[in-house]
Amino acid sequence: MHSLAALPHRIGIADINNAYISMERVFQPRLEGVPVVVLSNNDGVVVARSAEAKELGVKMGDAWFQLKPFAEQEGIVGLSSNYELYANMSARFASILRQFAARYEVYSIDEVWLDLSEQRHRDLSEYGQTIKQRVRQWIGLPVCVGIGPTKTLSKLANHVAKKRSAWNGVCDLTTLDDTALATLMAEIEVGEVWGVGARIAEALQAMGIKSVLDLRDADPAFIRQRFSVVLERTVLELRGMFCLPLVEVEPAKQQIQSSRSFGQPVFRLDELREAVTLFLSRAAERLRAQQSVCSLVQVWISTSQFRDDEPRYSQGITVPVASPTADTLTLLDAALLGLDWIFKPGYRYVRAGVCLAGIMDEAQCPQDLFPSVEQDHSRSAALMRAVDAINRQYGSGAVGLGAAGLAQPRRWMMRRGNVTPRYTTRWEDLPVVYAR
DNA sequence: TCTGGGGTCCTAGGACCC
DNA sequence: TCTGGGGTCCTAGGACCC
Repeated sequence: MHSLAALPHRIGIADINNAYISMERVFQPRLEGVPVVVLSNNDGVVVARSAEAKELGVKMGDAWFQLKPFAEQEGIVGLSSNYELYANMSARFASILRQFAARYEVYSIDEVWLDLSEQRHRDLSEYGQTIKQRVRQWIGLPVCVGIGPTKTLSKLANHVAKKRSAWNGVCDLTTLDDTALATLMAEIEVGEVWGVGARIAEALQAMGIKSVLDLRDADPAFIRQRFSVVLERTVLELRGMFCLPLVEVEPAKQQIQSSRSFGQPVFRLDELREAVTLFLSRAAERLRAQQSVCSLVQVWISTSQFRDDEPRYSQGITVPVASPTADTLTLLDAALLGLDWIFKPGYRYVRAGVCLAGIMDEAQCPQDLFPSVEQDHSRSAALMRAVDAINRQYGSGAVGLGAAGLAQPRRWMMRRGNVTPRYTTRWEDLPVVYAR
């Protein structure tokens, strides 16, 4: 094993600490130092925790209705999720990060990868500090930076930067000699490695591979045979072999889902039709945003999986459309046809969803030789473009299908008991500062 | 009463084609 | 009397990620 410093690549990853919590705190400084959690849709479960909440023992996925008494007792603030705010803050974060490298990959709502290989002769720890400080200064978000010769090692470095304060939020693993690196890897559990989930961690531990070091030094051929080629690549990446390049252009989605659990259980077909109409409208909008069309519409409905005292029913169906399209009304016909087919009365439905599949680029989609009037692509495309433009300008949901029944609140709509304003994307929610 | 949502990749097996 | 082999596509299931 030769030193990491000699390897050619330098991959950096910047990751926002407790992303959703930190984004809320930018606009509500009173939440600094306070235990805060952000909840999933319907205020169902905890999806983000502040450090103070973690210290109080709150876990990811804890159900809010169970946690609530404890939260009130301990002063834990529970916020409904505000994805419009998070998405906008995420875009600002990414736009700062891309100033630091010519090649980058926006990996998730709170992570950006940078290719720092060309800058490997400079002091990358210092460079990482500059990144950290600029994000903090410009948009008020705390980040940690991890650097290594591969994606997997940079993620490990990021983990170290987060957990060990001695690194001051930035960890470059290539600054360590082999002994120090091995010592560090021996101290970290194998389950912390990017690509090793709960199942595989358990299986690895059962065969004596307990630390990151154990996995790095495992036989790749054995790992491939016993697990998969995916985990073999993880082993190689831990050794410094560059296997996973940055994905610079975002590839078009191969499937687009839209689903929700309902605010209240739903029994009637017409209510399910309203929900499916809204879900499909959203999915079709995303389909058009990536200039794609699709040929398959999947729709599914489900009762609660947590109730043992009621009959369960969960069914989905895939409906093909006559020719690939991104037209909401055509896709909706397919979705509602499928829904009518799978609906059975007498059940207490708590979830529904649609998924668009068979996705292809609209430019390479075969055109009908004799399109019927209803399927006239140019006419429907013009209408859809207009709808999308209005929703972009005036906010999502400004124009929708009447069938989605948005006039009054509906049982299936999600509950959001404590949602903060959309400070950065709605004029009416603009924060007000009182100056004297 | 109340338990998230949206993705990816890999593999295995079957259908089908030449 | 003979019944291969290689390839693609599709689907379902299982693992992972954030």
